Amino acid sequence: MADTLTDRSQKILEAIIEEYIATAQPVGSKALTQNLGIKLSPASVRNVMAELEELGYLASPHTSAGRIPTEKGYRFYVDTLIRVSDLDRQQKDQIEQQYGQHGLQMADMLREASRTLSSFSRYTGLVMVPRLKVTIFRHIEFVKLSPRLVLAVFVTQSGLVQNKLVEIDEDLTHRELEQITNYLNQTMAGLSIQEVRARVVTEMAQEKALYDRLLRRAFTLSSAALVDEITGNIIIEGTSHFLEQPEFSDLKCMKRIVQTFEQKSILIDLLDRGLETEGVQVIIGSETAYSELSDCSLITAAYSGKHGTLGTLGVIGPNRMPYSTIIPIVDYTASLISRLLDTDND
Amino acid sequence: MADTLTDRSQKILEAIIEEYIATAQPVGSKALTQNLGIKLSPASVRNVMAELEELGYLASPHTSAGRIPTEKGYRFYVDTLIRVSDLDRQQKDQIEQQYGQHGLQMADMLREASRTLSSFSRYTGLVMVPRLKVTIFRHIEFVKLSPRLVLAVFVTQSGLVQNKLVEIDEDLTHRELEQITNYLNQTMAGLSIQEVRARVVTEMAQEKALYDRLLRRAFTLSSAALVDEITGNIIIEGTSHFLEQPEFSDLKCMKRIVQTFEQKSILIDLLDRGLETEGVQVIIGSETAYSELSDCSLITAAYSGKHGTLGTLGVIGPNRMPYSTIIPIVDYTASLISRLLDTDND
DNA sequence: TTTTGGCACTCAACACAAAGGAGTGCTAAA
DNA sequence: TTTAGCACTCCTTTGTGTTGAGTGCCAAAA
Repeated sequence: MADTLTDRSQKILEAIIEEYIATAQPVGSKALTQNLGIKLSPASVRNVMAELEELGYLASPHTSAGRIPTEKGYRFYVDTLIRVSDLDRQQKDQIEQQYGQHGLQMADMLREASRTLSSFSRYTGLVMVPRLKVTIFRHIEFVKLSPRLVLAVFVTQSGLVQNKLVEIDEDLTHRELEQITNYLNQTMAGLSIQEVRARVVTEMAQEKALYDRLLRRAFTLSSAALVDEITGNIIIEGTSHFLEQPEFSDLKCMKRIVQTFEQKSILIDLLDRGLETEGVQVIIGSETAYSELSDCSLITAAYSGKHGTLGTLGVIGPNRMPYSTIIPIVDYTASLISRLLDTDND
Repeated sequence: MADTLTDRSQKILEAIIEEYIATAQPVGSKALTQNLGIKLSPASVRNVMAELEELGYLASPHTSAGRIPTEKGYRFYVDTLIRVSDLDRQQKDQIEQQYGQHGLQMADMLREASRTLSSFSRYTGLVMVPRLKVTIFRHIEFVKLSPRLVLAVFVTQSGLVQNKLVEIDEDLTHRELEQITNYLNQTMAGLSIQEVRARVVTEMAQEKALYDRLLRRAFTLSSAALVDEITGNIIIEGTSHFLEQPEFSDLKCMKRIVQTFEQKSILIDLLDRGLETEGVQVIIGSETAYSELSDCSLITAAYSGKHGTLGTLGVIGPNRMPYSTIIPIVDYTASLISRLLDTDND
């Protein structure tokens, strides 16, 4: 197939997409030749546009309107046409400042990241909270609240704190709890949670555990404390920016999207996809594989701590997003968070 | 003034308000006499309607439309006309079931409360997380994460867990931390956080503290751990229900409201108002004193633990809300939460 | 062979007018 | 005091041009 576009076609496609991103209006041949840098007659441009439509990069809402990009058009744009420049020093500083006043608590930092993503991109910010299983064990503490109730506090290497109330069927003294705490902290330090879980399972099966009441308790408690949230969690900020988008002025459609956000699970799935990927990932429209989001695009990037990838963050908006300005924002935020997680909490 | 409405006027006002709540359409005299239980001629009804408009209970969008309630109308309805019945057993059970599977962790419970309020009312659910200062001290624990970094974990009587990372400028051994922990838990148990803070301040001023290094540290740490969140916190669920309301089909107006939600501070202020009040409180339109919410109403109720009021929860929607069905939902949820907080975590 | 000017055509968007109808206020009769 | 009747208002709907941006195609120019 003739999917190898000529230089000229590419230039025109790029101009159309960028103009459409800026104005949200179908782009006509005249506008291209007059205001944008196309030095051809409208008629020639029309020929190219017809060709691009044929090939599936453009579509026309109706005969007498201009052209708008298709998903394939956006995809080609993002993959080959786009020119992404780094943020300049000033912008980076501005973003970085957002984290200045905040404490060291990881949860706050992630929330701030989502806010910052949203306010700098003017779309909706998404930050996935690290799954327990990818985090590194740092410390566990059991606090006895009542004879049958223990609060397990669990801190990961990257500074994430999780609490869990554990009901126990056998009273434990403070002394015993302390012993359990010490034992676990010594044996498990530096392991990933997955490893900790595995360790607990194998040790439980061993004879030693069968006869040592305290050890048995220790394992029961820790496995209860470390049950993974099945769902994962996500921080969404700036949903209201969706209401600014002319493409979502239809309330029905708008409502479906907001509901999808509230439900979270779909967004979690989409962010999960970015976990294995290096650098910034762009998911456009139906590539999400969710009909609810067929008019939305995501720009995501993974962030990591000392010991590898922790989660992903990004921005969601309409297909018609200024990719070239948002990609560096997402990119920089991810690396910033990674850096903060690296240097924090030593 | 003639603000003492006759029985007949009240009946008609009630019918108009309830019809308008149901249909979101201005109510005309004919509809009242035909379908609703008014046994008068349209002309008579019109006389009464004109009178009610004169008095400020009704308004007409334009001459040839029916009447819609004013804020004053809604206020009168809520104060004197409304018939609120209790939820029946089945509905109560349905609501209660939502909390069944969930653990005992307070934060989860409050989130579930917000969800339940939203889904049962079909509007937006609001739950205010208890302010630290109104909670009762139960337990504090300091976990040393690194030479200069201590994690303070703080549990309130009602089961709320709060973490805070505290940077210290002087290394403390585990032993010392334990002593501090023990000292604080013994001295402060059962006091409210306000009292704890006061205690810390006075003791710090006393001579004893000046010379006892550990004591001094204990107070520094605990006051660092217990600094109040200035803002308070709030759990909002079901914003998307707002998109269903015909009165907010204007995107501009819609966006202002959603932004107000995201910002949270205004909603926190509104929920705060319900703290001192017994039972269900209704705030209608401009009674909120915020122009952003001049078309919104809140139905709130306070919930409490063993030791008094903890916070408030409720529902926010358009002025045109089915108050009579939502009031019992909010009421029951508040009492349910109070009950759960009472029995939990002993 | 490629580019361009010219021209007929399409179709959403806008404006305007007319018809329809729901609802009101007022008056006079029951 | 209530109600039937009637003129009046004004939103809503429907229909009809009109406009204009933009297209596709063809033939002439480069």
